Amino acid sequence: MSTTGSSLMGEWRQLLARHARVSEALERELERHHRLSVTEFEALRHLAESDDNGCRLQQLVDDVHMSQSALSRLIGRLADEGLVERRSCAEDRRGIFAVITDEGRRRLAEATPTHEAVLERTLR
Amino acid sequence: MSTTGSSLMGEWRQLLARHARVSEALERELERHHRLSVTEFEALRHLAESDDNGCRLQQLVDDVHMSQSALSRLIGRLADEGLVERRSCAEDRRGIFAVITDEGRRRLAEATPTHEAVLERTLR
DNA sequence: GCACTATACATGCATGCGCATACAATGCCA
DNA sequence: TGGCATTGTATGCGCATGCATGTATAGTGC
Repeated sequence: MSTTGSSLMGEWRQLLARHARVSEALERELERHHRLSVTEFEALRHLAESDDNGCRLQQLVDDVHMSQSALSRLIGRLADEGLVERRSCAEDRRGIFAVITDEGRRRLAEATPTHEAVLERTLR
Repeated sequence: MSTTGSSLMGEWRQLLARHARVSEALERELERHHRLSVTEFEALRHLAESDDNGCRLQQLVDDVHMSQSALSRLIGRLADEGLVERRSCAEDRRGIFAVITDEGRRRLAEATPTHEAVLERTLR
């Protein structure tokens, strides 16, 4: 009785429920097995997909759904763990490239099957 | 190029993007115009829909997507603002009923058009 | 070259969250 | 009835977040 189905409200509730179900499971499993949060995983994946020069933080903000400050600290944490390197940009010295390291690729590769398994299990 | 579309991964990314788009807009507008967070609005709405005896916190946890501790504090904030009353339960004195107040119904009624307008604008 | 504005990232601060735990009330079983 | 696990809620704590702001660099008009 809580899902009207056709109304906007019902659709939004379904989206909320689905998002909560999947992201809670992802958070739990990724944290338990790989010590990664969902946002950390997402950032690593985007970095792995970008070319080898890495990615301007500016650009990552658009991909990962997160404030600029949150992203800055996220990259900081990943850098502290050695999963990412910060490289300052020669052409525009305000800019910072985040580049995934080999260790970062390794951790991402380890975590990806877990991620997929959770999606398989919870998304439908 | 970031949305594969058919894969689980693509579907999950779409869900993330949609959720972020809607909830960021909701958060902003509800906060700006009615000083309510999205979770506060959701809780009020659930309480308004439940019968007049209110709702056990325990039960609300299942409806709102939130930990028990977060809900306890959320109800605390709403109670501080006079939008909700805590009533202890006679049959089981561990239990707490949260009951929406008239003021709570008023605030909810004020905020609902904003909520609907944002859904209309961002959900599709 | 000099002021002024805009952009990119970092950081202080307040807040909400989840986890673990504390506490109170209940149920159960000997 | 007495002990013990269970359930419902509150709270201490650490952490990630967003907002506002700070700092450095870039661009632009004069």
